[in-house]
Amino acid sequence: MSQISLTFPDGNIRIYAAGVTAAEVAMSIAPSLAKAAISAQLDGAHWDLQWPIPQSAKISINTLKDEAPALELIRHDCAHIMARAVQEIWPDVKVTIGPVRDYGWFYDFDRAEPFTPEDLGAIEAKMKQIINAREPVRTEVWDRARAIAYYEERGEPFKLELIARIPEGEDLRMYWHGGWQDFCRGPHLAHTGQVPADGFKLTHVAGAYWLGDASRPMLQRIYGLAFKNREDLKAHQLMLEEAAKRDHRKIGREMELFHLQEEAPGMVFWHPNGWTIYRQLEDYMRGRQKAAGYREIRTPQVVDRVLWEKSGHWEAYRENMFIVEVDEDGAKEKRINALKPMNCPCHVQVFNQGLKSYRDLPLRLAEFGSCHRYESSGSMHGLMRVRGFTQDDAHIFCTVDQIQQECADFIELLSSVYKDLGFTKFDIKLSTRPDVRVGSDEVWDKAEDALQKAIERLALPYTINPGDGAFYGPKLDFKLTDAIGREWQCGTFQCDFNTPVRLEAEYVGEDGAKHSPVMLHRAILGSFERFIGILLENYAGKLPFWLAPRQVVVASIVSDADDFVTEIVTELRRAGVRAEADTRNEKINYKVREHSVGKVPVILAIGMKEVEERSVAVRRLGETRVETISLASAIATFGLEALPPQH
RNA sequence: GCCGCAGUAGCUCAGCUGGUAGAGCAAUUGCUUCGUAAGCAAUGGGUCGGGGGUUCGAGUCCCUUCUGCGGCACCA
Repeated sequence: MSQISLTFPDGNIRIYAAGVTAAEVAMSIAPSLAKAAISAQLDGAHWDLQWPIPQSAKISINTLKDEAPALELIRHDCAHIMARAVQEIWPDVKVTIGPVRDYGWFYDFDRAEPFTPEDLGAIEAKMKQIINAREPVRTEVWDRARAIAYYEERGEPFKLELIARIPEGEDLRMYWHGGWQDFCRGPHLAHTGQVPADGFKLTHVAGAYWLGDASRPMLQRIYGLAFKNREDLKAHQLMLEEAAKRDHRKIGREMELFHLQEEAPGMVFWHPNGWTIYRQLEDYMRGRQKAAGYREIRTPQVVDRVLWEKSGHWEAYRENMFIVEVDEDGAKEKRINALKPMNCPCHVQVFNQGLKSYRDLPLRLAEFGSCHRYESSGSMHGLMRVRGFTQDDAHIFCTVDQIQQECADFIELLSSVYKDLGFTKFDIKLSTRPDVRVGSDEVWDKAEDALQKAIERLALPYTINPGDGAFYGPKLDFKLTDAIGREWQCGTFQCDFNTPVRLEAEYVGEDGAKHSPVMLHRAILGSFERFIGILLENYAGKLPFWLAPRQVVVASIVSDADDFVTEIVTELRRAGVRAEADTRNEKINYKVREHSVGKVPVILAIGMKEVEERSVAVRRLGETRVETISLASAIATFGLEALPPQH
């Protein structure tokens, strides 16, 4: 029998017989290590304790103290234990797959009856039994025929389909504990007792298509959370509660920003406070884009189908469009229009008016374009996914040679805007040519190269998504990270070689001949609706002063101060501050609480002392400290703070 | 669109096995003028998402529809 040498993390080298298992290796070092072991790292690969080690390698033994492998195994074993628990309770339920995901796992089942919350409790109890039994997890390699026979006998069609998808000749690894088994590539824990019985929690049930395919059966997916111990689980559950408190739908109600109602699903009714935020954001963007050389336009929302047929939307995007039929005077047939789902075709119409020269390029046309898309009912979500929205859209008409500069300028604008809005971290994704595409390879080469060079010149990190570009050109997507680490794709920069040709956009080149320009679709915020949702969640409603709908509330402590309160509000408004008076017959405690809950950044409390001194007591949101300053300096301070970021 | 769950006063929610709706907050009114996160009291307010059915009788059961929520699919 041949020998192998295993190198340990401390540099030690030991000799073993080939085929030794990691469990045996651990035992050879110390029985206590063998007992604590959960898996091994073999040349960096996650290795099951029971798998034979074929050749010399670097090895380290993992225990539950090794965070990453421990969590992966705990979650993966939870999936198996849950599947077993379910089948022990309901033997007719068919099992499918159960992968690890962030913070936990899920497992998809096929069962006629829906799982109820009470069922989840029963499953959890059964899982705890299995865990407490500390049953050893065993594994062996089966050949395909044996595995197929096994699952045919058990009547598990989904498992059989999974087996059929595994390439011929590959062995199947079976895992089992107790009388229950599943085929799985592993690795797994050594025994079920290594899963912390109080470190997991089943959270919810949801439908999910088999293999993610909407034409396949809908299965029931049970989600669970799993951590090393109860404390970590509790901490995570607390974090989820905190995240729920930031839900923009909840904040929107509390701050009286907007509402949605069933007569207009997916369309926002903006209230005064919410519309103030919207307008601030729009005015800010207008200023930034104007300074960056964009020219603002406005195009129709209802457009005849003829244009959509020309642009290709009628064929490719019709099911997502709101159609408007009109009885025209004297016409035999109804005229069919569509609410625009995108602005690009209309922007080309503006470009097409009058003869354009190469001297006009790059031409940057911007529109806060109101669009409507018929989003499927299940996909709508607060402000984040709506049917009526406004994009901070612009189209840059330019030559292929101008792409790089335009791209670099755009990224600089975008990163500056994100920074102003409180987002300092964002990722860039470059999507390159798909198999099915329009345009010559030469043009694609140039465009992809231009995008890549633009990012690299700015020394920004990025990842490439090969083949993920649109059929009409390569693109960049920008994903920002919010205060609690969630990522949102907002910005985009897309090259389009197709639309200008389809819609006959042309310019006269230096050579006197007509050429098609390249069209660059770009957005920074994406949609105002969604971006405001992101802002609200990022700031948990505590917007920076310049965006806050109500910036200052001036609250009287006694009614004899009311006149001075009115005077202060008037002066603040004159200085451009969104100020309101609160002279209600309530205690200052009550007013402070209400406006704090309402996320007003500054409360000015006015009592007789302030009246006499002509001063104000300033209390900022989130602080309990109160600072008394003169009225004049308050006007100056808040007038300045109310301005949007200056450039 | 699909699976599941939900839809009761402005908001949050209670209402068991069917017998004509309840709380807290908010609102209104009165009292209180009280220094930085909810002062006291009284009063008004819903026919239980819409439609249909079962029943002597339905918020409570059934069907249907809409909307919302959690996912999945979708997001050229």
